[in-house]
Amino acid sequence: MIQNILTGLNAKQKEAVEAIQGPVLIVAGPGSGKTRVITHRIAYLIKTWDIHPRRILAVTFTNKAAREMEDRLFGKGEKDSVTPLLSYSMRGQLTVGTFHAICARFLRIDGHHIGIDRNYTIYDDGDRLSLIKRALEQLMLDVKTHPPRPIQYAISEVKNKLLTPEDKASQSESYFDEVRQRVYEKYEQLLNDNNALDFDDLLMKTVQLFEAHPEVLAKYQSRYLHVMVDEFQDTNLVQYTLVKQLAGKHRNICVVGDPDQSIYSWRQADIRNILSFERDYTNVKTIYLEQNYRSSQTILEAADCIISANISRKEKALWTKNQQGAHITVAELYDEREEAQYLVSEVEKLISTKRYKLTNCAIMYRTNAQSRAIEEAFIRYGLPYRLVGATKFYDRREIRDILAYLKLVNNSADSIAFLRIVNVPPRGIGQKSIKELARVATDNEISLYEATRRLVAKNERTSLVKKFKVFLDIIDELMAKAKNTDAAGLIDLVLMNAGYKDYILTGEAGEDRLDNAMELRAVADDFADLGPEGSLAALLEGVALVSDVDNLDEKIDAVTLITLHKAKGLEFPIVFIAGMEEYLLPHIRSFDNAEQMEEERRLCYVGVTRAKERVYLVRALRRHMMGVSSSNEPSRFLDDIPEKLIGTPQQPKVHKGFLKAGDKVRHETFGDGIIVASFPAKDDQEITVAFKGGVGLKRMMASMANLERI
DNA sequence: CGAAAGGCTCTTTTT
DNA sequence: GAGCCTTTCG
Repeated sequence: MIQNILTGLNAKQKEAVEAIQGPVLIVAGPGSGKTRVITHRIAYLIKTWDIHPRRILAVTFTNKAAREMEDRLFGKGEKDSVTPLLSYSMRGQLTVGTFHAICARFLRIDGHHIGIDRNYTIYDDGDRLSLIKRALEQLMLDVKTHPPRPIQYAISEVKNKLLTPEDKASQSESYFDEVRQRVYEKYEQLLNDNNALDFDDLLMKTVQLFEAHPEVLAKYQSRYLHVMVDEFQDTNLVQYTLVKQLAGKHRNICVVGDPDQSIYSWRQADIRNILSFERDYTNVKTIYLEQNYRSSQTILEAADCIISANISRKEKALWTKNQQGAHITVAELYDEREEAQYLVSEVEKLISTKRYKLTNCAIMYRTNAQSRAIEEAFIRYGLPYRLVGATKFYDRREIRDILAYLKLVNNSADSIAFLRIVNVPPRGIGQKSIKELARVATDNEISLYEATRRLVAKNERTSLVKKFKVFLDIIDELMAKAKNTDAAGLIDLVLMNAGYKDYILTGEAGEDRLDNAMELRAVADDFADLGPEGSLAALLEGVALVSDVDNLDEKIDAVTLITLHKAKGLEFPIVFIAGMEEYLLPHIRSFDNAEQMEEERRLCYVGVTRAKERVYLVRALRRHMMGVSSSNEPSRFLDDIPEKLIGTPQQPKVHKGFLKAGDKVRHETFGDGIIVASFPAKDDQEITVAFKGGVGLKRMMASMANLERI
């Protein structure tokens, strides 16, 4: 059974779905059914206008969003909970994905036109930092005087703004700019030597490919009759250019976005792209989706009060038919520990009403560092949580090691991969040996792998050569077997033949790490039907381009802990925003810049508008940041919410769970005392208090004791 | 050569 | 307070 495509849409949504010709700009407020419009629009093109799915390109912000879109359109093939819009047989024909994933695919196919090998490696953040460090080393520059991180930002900025290195060079002023320039050039050379592209290259090189080879661009232009881009407010210049190129022929381009939710300017995203859009394309049809289906009246009103304080913004009138709903809760706690305990106990309260499940609750915060205190509280109380993206799966050592083996097999020029595993497991190859090998490589202008081959081929019986031969044999065997072994099979070989399994098992938490390795193997196995070469390429590419939210597993009943940035695009019945303080939200780094301050406000707006039913804005008076404790004023954003929308929570004299050793308290009969110990106990706290005046030690439950803090 | 210990700088947000 | 790098010792 297939749904009718236009039923159940409101007038504006219908208009957006039916506007299939020419440039269309959909300004979609939070909760306005944006995803629905996009999927229905695609279904409408395919079903009503008989457009072949192969001729549609849809760009999403995360892989997860891409997957969900496909699920909604074509179903999952199993027993679907929602009726798909189209038949399952069409699945896989549409081009959907993030800019990065789509460009990676283009370059795999057509990169050779601009000298990109089809087996190129994608370097992630860590890899590019290593490469910058190596560039500094080779230029004999000190890492301390030239920290790699800012250099990387600068390079990234250049690439995302489509400046050539020369552009940047011409405007360089200081000594540091000049150094940066030299590092940039060296870095590019190293990338090239390693047959590798960084994240930004994926986009920039695609634009360059299209510029240099109009015939390649023409191929894609003709194919993609319809182009759609989600989260358009967060596109940067490369992305904007790419879209312009691809839609250049048919000009059926539909972009969806909300300027008020633009929160990635630090990644060179530019809200002005929305304005440029109306300028660059003639006869743009602009449609505003203003009816909100997600949040209560109260939440929407509060959100509007927050965002309205931004000066540079287009007025928008969001409205909803939803109920007034509960008041916004604003809570103030002593420090981040108490804040965390408060969050846990509020979640427990909500759960105990049986109206909500843990999955319905999300705790959002500005910085990743804030998650620790919250996690600790959840662990103490034994409440399940899911932390989006702290220790990323693919960042784990064992995963990176195994992937390095696979990367080297796939691309022998990848020296970052080579160096990572040449001595893992230990083969007695240390600094000195590697220095020697590196000399051979630079002298002959060959990769480290090639250098190893030459060294071993000389057949000298030195211990150095013997050690390298052991490693070379392992890699060569993997390379040989890779011709008829798929990615999962290669992982088995790394574990067994390369001795990696024994190696991790002897180390700390060996079993867990082996479990992780097997999880990676399971991921690889998903690509099995692509055959030996295909599965390896697909695994490496997939792994390089996943985001944290992609792996958000909703099946387990647990509270979600997530940064405000990552929360974009998600929704929850209950939203807690922790750390509603000056210097944190808004973040201290935005204080000297009015534009950045407005972005902080939008970030807050994004957080509040994730909520359907209840919002808690929580702050702490004191907070440990980078070791030291400091006190923070309440966030200015709290001042923008009118009193009438805020419900004052009935604060018990001392909230249960708030007491810690060292706190001075007063008891009705025992008098004054000091807490010497406290233990969490289910939803309460068992405390031991030393009272004055000969009363002595008393042990009591915090909720029953009726203590007053003094 | 490798493991362990101490010292250093950072944390805004991420495809 | 943690990760990363360097130094030190076996």
